Amino acid sequence: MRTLIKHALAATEPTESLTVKGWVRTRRDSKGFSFLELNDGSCLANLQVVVDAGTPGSEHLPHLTTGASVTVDGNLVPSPAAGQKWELRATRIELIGQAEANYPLQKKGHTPEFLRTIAHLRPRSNLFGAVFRTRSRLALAVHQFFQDRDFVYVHTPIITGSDCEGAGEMFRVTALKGNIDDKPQTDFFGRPTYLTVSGQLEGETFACALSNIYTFGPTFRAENSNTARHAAEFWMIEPEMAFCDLEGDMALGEEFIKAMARFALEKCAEDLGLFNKFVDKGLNERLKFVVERPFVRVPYTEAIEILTKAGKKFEFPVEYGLNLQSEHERFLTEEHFKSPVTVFNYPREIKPFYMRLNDDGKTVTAMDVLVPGIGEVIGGAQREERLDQLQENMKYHKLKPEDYWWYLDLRRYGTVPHAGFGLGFERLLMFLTGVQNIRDVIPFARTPGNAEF
RNA sequence: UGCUCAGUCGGAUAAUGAGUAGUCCGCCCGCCUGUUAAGCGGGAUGGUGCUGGUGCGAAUCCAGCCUGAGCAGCCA
Repeated sequence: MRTLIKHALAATEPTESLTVKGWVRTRRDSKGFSFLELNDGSCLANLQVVVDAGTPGSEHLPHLTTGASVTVDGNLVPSPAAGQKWELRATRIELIGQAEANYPLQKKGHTPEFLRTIAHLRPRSNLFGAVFRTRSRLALAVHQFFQDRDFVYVHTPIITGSDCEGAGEMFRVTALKGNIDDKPQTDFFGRPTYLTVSGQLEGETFACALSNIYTFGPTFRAENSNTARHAAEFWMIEPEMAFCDLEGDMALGEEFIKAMARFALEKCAEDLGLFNKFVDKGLNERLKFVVERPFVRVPYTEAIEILTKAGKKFEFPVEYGLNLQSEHERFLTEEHFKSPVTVFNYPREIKPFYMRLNDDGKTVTAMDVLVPGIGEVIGGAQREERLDQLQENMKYHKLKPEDYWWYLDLRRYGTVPHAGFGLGFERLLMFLTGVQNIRDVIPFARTPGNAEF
């Protein structure tokens, strides 16, 4: 029976006859015995194995180089030396798979850029092991957060027939050979289809039946974006709440970010320690700050005023009716408020058709949550629930209402005020781990020109 | 997609005004009474992203390409 290293290291008393399996991180030889640092990915820490000369299997010790896989039977005993509480005195070791001498992972640190080129091996590094353990736990935290609040998990389709928001390049899905645009009506679905860029519109239909729902799944954008925070394939979380206004939407978004930060601090402490030490020395402090302090809320017009009066030279102009640029968002969250900021009520001309028009006739109920270091992590809105107004919005944005007949039906049959938001899971992970590049928080990044693994 | 920068052994890096491409880690051998990315001594292998150009001679200069990074747009 195999024992995971995390369980062995958490022992409260010495244990006879354990079996562990893992990969050698390093070997240190002394006269008459050797130390092996063994890691099986179950936790950040390695298990120190002591192998005396003459231990069955020790004749293979010379081949137990960094990267080799082994089985070790032994007794878990208190370590007589500083550095670790427990160590395993081997009674038998077995070499499972040797690592060739050119094993690219060395004991010393590597750059994330190099590790990206060996995406199949990088989970064996301390950093990426920690990142992907954290990713797994946070995925659970996302479900817990919503399930605790009676949200229903909805699997919205990955293949979709509508380029719903009318924005964003989409990946075409087809079974046709040759020119796929010739006769889309002969294609598999009888119409042009794409990989989804958002489950929101479908999510709204379920919110207008089950009240509170969320989606959590892969999302695709064919944008030729080359930045540290864009990927062509990423995981998005989209809650949608019936009988909810912008106020409730902002409250949920803020509560969500706080809950995720709290969860990371409590449940990912060991891995967070690595991030705090080697990736971002201010991480723990920032996460605690986010948990403890209320988010600042500021209307778009006020944000514009703050930026105008800041007396700071921006590369891009600050003017009502223009989008906030990354530099503006960063100024607000990192310099002016020094805390997460929720900006709301944006001019209608820079936001999509489905957002609810405010009484001023100029702004819509949009909200963006900005966090230090990342910028926009949440984008959401109260939806336009009035049929006439929604049709008017579509005209304003030059969309054809007939393409959205089922979406409009929601406003015909028992319409309700409702609201929701979209949150990029990878951006959340960047915020929680301090990792600066989205390609380093997703197992196999899909970016322009990159689908090797 | 635009602007900027960068590509040197398996990894991290050095090099002159163009003149034998050096070092550390790793690997191999030996030593070391318990090590902590162990330490000490010795050794071998191995590299200038690609294509072309200028030169007696190119890692170095020039052109194009490829790849990566940073910033920006699009956004989550």
